[in-house]
Amino acid sequence: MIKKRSRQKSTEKKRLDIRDVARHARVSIATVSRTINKVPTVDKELAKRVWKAIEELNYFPNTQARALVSGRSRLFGLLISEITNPFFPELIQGFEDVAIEHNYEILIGSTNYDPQRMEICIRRMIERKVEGVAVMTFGIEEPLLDELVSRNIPMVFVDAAPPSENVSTLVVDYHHGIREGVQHLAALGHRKLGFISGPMHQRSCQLRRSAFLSSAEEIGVHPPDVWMLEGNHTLEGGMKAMELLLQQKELPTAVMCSNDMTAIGALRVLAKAGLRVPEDISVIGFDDIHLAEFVYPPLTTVRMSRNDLARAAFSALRSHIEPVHAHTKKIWPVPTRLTVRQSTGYPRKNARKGR
Amino acid sequence: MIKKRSRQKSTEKKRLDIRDVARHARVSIATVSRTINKVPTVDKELAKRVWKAIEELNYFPNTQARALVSGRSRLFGLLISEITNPFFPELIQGFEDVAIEHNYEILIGSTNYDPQRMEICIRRMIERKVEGVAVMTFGIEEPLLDELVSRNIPMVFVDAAPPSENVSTLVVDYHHGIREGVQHLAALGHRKLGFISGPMHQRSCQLRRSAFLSSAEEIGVHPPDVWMLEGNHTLEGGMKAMELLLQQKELPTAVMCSNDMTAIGALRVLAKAGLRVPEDISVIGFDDIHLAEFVYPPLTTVRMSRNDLARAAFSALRSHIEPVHAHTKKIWPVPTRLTVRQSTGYPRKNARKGR
DNA sequence: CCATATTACTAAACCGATTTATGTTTCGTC
DNA sequence: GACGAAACATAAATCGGTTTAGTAATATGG
Repeated sequence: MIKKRSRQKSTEKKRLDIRDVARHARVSIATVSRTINKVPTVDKELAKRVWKAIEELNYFPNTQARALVSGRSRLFGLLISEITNPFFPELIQGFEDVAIEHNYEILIGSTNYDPQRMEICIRRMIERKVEGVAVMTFGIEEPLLDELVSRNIPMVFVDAAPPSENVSTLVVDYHHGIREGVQHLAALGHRKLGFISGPMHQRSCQLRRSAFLSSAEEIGVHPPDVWMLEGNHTLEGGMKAMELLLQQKELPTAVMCSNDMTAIGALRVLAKAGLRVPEDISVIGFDDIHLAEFVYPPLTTVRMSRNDLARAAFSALRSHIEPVHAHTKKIWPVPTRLTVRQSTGYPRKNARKGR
Repeated sequence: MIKKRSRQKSTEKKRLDIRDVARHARVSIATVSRTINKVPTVDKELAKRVWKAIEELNYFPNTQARALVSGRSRLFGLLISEITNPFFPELIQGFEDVAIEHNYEILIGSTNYDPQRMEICIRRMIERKVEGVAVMTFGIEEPLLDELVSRNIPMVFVDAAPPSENVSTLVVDYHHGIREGVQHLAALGHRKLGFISGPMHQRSCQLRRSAFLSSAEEIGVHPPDVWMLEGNHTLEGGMKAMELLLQQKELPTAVMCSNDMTAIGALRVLAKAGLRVPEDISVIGFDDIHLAEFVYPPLTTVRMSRNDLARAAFSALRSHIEPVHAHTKKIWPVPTRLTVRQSTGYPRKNARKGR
């Protein structure tokens, strides 16, 4: 004669339960569960009754209970380096869109380039039992990610990934877009090209730089070292690099930048220095962030769609978990394409003030 | 003679368990649990042994199991209107920082001003059993949020909130900062002031606008209606509004904007029109987003710290859940303060070209 | 008409923790 | 040496679901 379920101290109202629904629909909880999960063997009439009960009670299933028993959290981790960099919110947006489509939830971790913070983010994700992690930091940070690898948690990286069973790589086709940019400049008549790279310890930046160099070579141009600058993919970095470039005796007639923030910083410095874009110097960016369209002059840039990137990352992760849907590719290509706006134009005949 | 626990099909490796830790430390699972949760009655030596076992096995407790039994998900929802608006990432950053400090996780929902999307976000949050939701959309959207209210889920709003037991409000002191801005302009000699507001259906925008008007009145200035424009808090909106303003016969000598993106849009249009800032016209923004420092000229703006906002929101939510720590205030003040940069200066004597 | 297959349920085990009730061991104390 | 307290073990209930095994009802077939 023992009361089985005697929780609720009578004062506190119990939260809505699956068995409340079952009771209300006069079926077993198993039937409710099957109905919710669309198991086909449930009688249509009954199912209708169950759905009606769910509706009437305004019942939402408890995800944690579900996750616990099914072993599937329907959670993905998204590691980014800096949420205040406009590139990443656009990426997050894309990721969120796909996630919603597939009933997933996202845990965002912003590392701020801090290894310690990165470690905290990874720990959070493991504790929440994410089913996969998209590492969009454009770096590998191997030792920190070991915890994930050793737990066999699927991962996606951009450009470069540690070799492991369930790790995929998004391979951005830098060469295509950057080549388009260089050809565009060449077509306008530019032969004197400069480049402001990102932080060279990142593989992605090396790739962009060498894509630029090989494309230049293709048109018979060999940019001197003094026109090959290193930025850090921030506005400030772009400004510093351009200031440095302006100290040169001779200037290039066009400058390509490793990302848009760099290009925008460069534009800023050029404006301040009284140089007109594109009349005095042409500028090309990379990424095509939203802002690129609204700077002055609107930036010609190589588009790498954040949406493409996000969707590819998501698909890659999902393919490790539900291999049914997609052949588990380890390499996911991401295209790039030139977007011509108004920061590029014909070069001036005489390169520079004075000489 | 029934085998109790016989999961694991021998092939698949079992995930690390609390009882693995218990076994390894030669204690009961209850002790492991108590150790992890820092219950004081655990012997120091034993606790050390348990921690060592946890360390050695590299054990991370399963959050969903914990959440399920404890009834606490340690999850907060963060509803924002548009993640690609630079204001929000900075807010998220602040929120993430506090969340990490307190062992909370964030579920971000970007509504994109779409009621349907908003509904989806709310549903996601309820299903994940968030303990509270910060609604930072600067709007109330009452009917959609009913689902949360009726479940007694704590919420925070900015500026205006539906009346309910566990709903708090962040009250931004628009008046202080905006008054500082107006006084700053007055001190420079400006008497002809314009204002570009945000979307007027938002309470926050009404508040900013009326703060401007009352501050203007305070210095004896009454801006005519044609200088009171409505934007929509985006770059595009700022551009449109400024274009409209430029069609006026007479121009104000200074324009205040309801947020920085609007101001930046306005700057863009002014530059294109050949008007110099601040020589021909002064511009003040609101928010002090990171970008404000890097536009040309660097924007004088009223700072509303995203960090303050985020921390206040977090504290407000937490105070509903753990009323021990803080007296449950329903009103949380958020200060504002003028940041003077270079987009403001002395007015010109003769207001305009031609006449 | 009875055996077997199929269908649509229900009952119960289980996920991995917390927490409580009960039992045991080890001390310190008188 | 007996007693009570403290600290731990053991076992079981619980959270809210999923899933498997079992069962009752109906259909099919010989």
